[in-house]
Parts: sequence; structure tokens; C-alpha cells
Amino acid sequence: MIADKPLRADAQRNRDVLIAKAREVFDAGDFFDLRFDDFARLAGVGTGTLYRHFPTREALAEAVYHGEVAALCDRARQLQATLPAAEALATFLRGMVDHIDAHEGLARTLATLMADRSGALAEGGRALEQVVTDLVAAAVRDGTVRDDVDAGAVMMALHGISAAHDRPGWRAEADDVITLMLDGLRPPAMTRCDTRSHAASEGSG
Amino acid sequence: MIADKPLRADAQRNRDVLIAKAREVFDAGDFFDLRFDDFARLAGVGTGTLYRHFPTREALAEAVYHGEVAALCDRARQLQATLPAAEALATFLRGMVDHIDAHEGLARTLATLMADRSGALAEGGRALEQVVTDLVAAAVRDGTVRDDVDAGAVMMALHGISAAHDRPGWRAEADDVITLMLDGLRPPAMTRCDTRSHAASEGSG
DNA sequence: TGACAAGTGGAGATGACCTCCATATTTTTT
DNA sequence: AAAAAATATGGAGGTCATCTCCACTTGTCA
Repeated sequence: MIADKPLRADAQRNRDVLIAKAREVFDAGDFFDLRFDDFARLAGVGTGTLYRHFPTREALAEAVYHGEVAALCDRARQLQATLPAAEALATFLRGMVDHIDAHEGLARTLATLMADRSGALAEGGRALEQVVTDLVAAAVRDGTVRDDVDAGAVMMALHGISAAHDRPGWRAEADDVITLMLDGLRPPAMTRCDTRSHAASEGSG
Repeated sequence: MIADKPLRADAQRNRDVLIAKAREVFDAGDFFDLRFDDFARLAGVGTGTLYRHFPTREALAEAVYHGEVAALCDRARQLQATLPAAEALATFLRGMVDHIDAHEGLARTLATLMADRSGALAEGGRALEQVVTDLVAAAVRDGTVRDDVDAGAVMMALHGISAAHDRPGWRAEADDVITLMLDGLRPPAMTRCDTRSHAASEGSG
């Protein structure tokens, strides 16, 4: 699956065109309203070519989603390298809301694919979960986040935010969810009185 | 608002049979794996009859979901009448997780229908949101819940929990989400250095 | 009981998804 | 450079779930 089999020149071009066109359609929010065959025409290839490259609609979504996720993960690592752990986590989560807000199509895509049990975007989801897990783990080591909850809970909340992007007051509510999660994540007996300096920030596995 | 048009006897019976059978199939988790026509056969009616009563798969889901939601709402009101507001809210949310856990099919149904923008279960969703809003509002009046976030945020988290019920550690993570939400919902100034004897987060079983 | 309204059921139209293979294009060999 | 081999294309057509339509059955009312 990691074996980058050398694709023929025109095949590679078609693949790129398909992904590029898919991204357009995603952002327009029309991805799931479009017949898959019509999408092939729209991209200027035959249905056979489309199916050769992406056996299912979900596979194509995964390909686009992969690029998005890579960018998001890069951003997460960058934040983690330049900010205190708790702040990095908060900034990343706020940024996720911004991102979903800006790319409406992505939200719907994620929501739909999450509901599907095909697990087509398991890979992308896993990558995203990994960076969230890392961000949380770092904050836990810092003592700025409680250690009795799993990062998976944050992922669930994120899913909820994506899934509900149709709601009228989506943006405000999404921000509220992040606020609640972040506040809830703080250690119960926070170091208001015990102003212990956080110094441990070494080796991250 | 719902004009109870007197349905003919056999029509009413068929409708009841369809809903009863649908509930069975839901709980078995097979609802979306079954051809809609086959479901008609399974219930012992013709496809025409099925479509007459429930124009779409979502409409049938809505009908089943309606019963579930009614029960849930009743429970919420009962809790609100017998417990302190904050406790009522917490108990209800924990109960929701229990309920989703017990009725796996419902979770998948909700997740799928949420993703669909048809809004087929908008009615049920609205009812559920109303009781959550009431529970939160009561707690806010009590001063046991902060007043700067909307109940919609709780709904989003609940959606996330439903949508993610496929995850391996679903139960524990769902409980964590509730814990985070509840802790996050408490007024910021509530627990400072005050080591009150709450928040004993015992391990999840 | 007879007449009318309401409901039924399943055959078939509709339309989306996906496969197959004759043709076209790229790459390799001589 | 030309031919052969390998690889990719594309769209016609098969397959299958969804939904509609109407001749017939069942229930209701006088």
C-alpha cells in the first residue's frame, strides 16, 4: 500500500485531475449530490478511468481528505513545537473549527463518511487522531490537562462538530463545544494555589 | 398540530406492524443493510403499502425514533422533577449513553440520518434538544452551570457520541465526553483551591 | 345487504452504480 | 526509427435497489 508503483504519465495526470476536480466539488458541497458517473464527465475522463483510480466514492473522498489531513497534521506539529502544550491544543482545536467553517464541503464529507461504516477514511482519521493524542499527551505531561480521560473523547467531540455543521448557530455552538472541552480538560484541582513551574518537556516518543 | 386523521382499521394495523418490525430490525443493526422492498416482505405487506405509510426509509426511521425520543423526554422531565438541576442533567446525559449503548441500532440510525441533510428526524431531534435545553436552563438558574454557553453545544457532543459508536473504546470515550462536558459546564469560579469532595473520577469499568 | 371509499400489493419503469473489452497511448526493445 | 509489449482509456450495457401505478380487496356507512 505504500509501494509507490510508477504510474504511467497519462494515468498520473488523470489521477491528479480527478483529485483536483473532486476538491472543487467538495468545497462547493455538491459531492454527494452528484452522480458518480457525472463526476467522471465533469473531470473529463470516462467512467472506467474514474473507477480504475478510485473504486468507490469514498476512496476518492479519502484521497482529497488525505491532503487536507496532511496539512492539518503539519499545522498541529508546528503548533506543538512553538507553543506551550495546553495552548497548542487549544489553538489547534480552534483552528479545526475555523477550517471546517471555511471548508463547508469537508464537514459534510466527514460527517457522511463517519456515518458509513466502510472505514474508508480510517487512515486519515487515524492520522488526525494521532496528532490530537500527541497534543493531549504533551499537555498531560505538562500538568495542564487532566490525565484521566482519553484523547478519543476529543475526537468524538470533533466528530460531533463536523456532523452538525448544518445547524443554524453552528459556529457559535462549535466554539462552545471547544470551550467546554478545554475547560473540562483542565485538572480538577488546578494549580491556582500551587504555582508549580512546569519544566518537563523532554523526549516525545 | 398533528391532525389525527382517522385511519382505517387495517391501515392502522399495518402501520403498527411496520413500526414494530422496524424497531426489531433497528435493534439488530440491520436497518441499512436491508433492501427497503425486502423490509416490506419481512413485515408481511406489499411494497406499495410500505411506501404509502412511509415514503422514505428516513420517514420510517423517524417513526421509530419518535417513540424512543418520547420515552427519553419523559425520563428527562421525570429527572428534572425529582432531582437537583445539575444532577438531573448529569443523570440524563449518562442515561443517554446507557441508552445508546443498549440500543446499538439506534446509534447507527441516528448517525446516518444526522449525516443526511434531509432533516427527516428534525422533529425528534428538536424534542430531544428541547429537554436538554430545559435541563441546562434549570441548572443555569441554579447557578450550578455556567450561563455563557448554549445547550446546542451539548447536543453537538451527543451527536458526536452517536456518530462514533463504531469506535473500539466507544463506551469509555463516550463517558469521557460526558465527563468533560459536565466539568466544563460548571461555572469557572466554582472550584478554585477549594478541595471539595467531588470530582472523584473513578476508573471506567 | 349494497354501494362507496379507503387501502392493498406486486409488476414494471426509472435511474444510479459498476464492469468489460476493443481501442488508444505510452514505454521498451531491436 | 519502427515495432512490439505493456498500460490505460472510455462508454455501452448489465445489474440491482428504489419508487409508481392501478386492478383488485377490504372496511365502513346507510
